[in-house]
Amino acid sequence: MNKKYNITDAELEIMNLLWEEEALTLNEIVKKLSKGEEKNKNTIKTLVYRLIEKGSVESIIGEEKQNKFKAIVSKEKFLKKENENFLKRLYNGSTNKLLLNFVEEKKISKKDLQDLLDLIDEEL
Amino acid sequence: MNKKYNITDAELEIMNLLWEEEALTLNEIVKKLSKGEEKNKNTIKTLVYRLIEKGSVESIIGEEKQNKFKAIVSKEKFLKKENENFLKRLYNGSTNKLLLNFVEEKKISKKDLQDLLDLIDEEL
DNA sequence: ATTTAAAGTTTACATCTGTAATTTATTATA
DNA sequence: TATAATAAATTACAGATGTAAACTTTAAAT
Repeated sequence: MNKKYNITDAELEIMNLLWEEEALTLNEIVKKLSKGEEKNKNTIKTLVYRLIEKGSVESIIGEEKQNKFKAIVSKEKFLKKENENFLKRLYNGSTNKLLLNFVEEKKISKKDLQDLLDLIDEEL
Repeated sequence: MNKKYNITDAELEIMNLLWEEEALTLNEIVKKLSKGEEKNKNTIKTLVYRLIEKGSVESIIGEEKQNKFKAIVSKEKFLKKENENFLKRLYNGSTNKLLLNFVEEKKISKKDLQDLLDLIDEEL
């Protein structure tokens, strides 16, 4: 199994920014991640380069002074894979088992389910 | 953040056995995990010892020749933590976002939701 | 043109994880 | 009892991850 396209927790913070903003410079990324916990600039830069190695981000060498960085895997695709890993790891791949567990843990209420059904109906 | 109580993928295979069977000897664990992919016995033993270090398993030194190993964290507690990590990591902690995404990905159908609602009603 | 500052890139390092070998202790057997 | 077999426990090692320092290139200021 190729670990190349794996995105770790620390890397995910960066991906989340790039999924929102299309393309950012390193400094912009650093600035955005420096809300709260003061991360070292080098740490963030390393993570961006790792994401490039992994094929999840590309750097755009523009005419401007600073390069921009851009996600080249979609959030949708990533989420899909993560969802499946999660289901497989903990619920034997069964969405229904997950749902049931969430209901038992009171993470999902009847109202949540009802609202969701209503929403689906509206969408059609 | 304490990594002590973390359970990795490889370790989880062992925990799943111990959550089912109460207490098992190393050899029993090895035998059960040797269905299919031939794992090295030492590998499995190491994982058990790591789980002990992490405080997730204890060894019971009995009168019998072989020690038994027993889970000392519940599956419920573990699942709860994992669910929360997953929600936080990918859905900003929001169960509703997760549900919506699962519906969009067609992992959950209207029928699944309806069945679940029925099930909840029966339980009451 | 030389120095300095900023941006870009590579290297380092400790811990965690998957994998397994090695060593030590215990028990059974010649 | 000495030896062989088995169980228990420790150590090893490579790759992944979080973290950050070090080095190199480029651009700005003197």
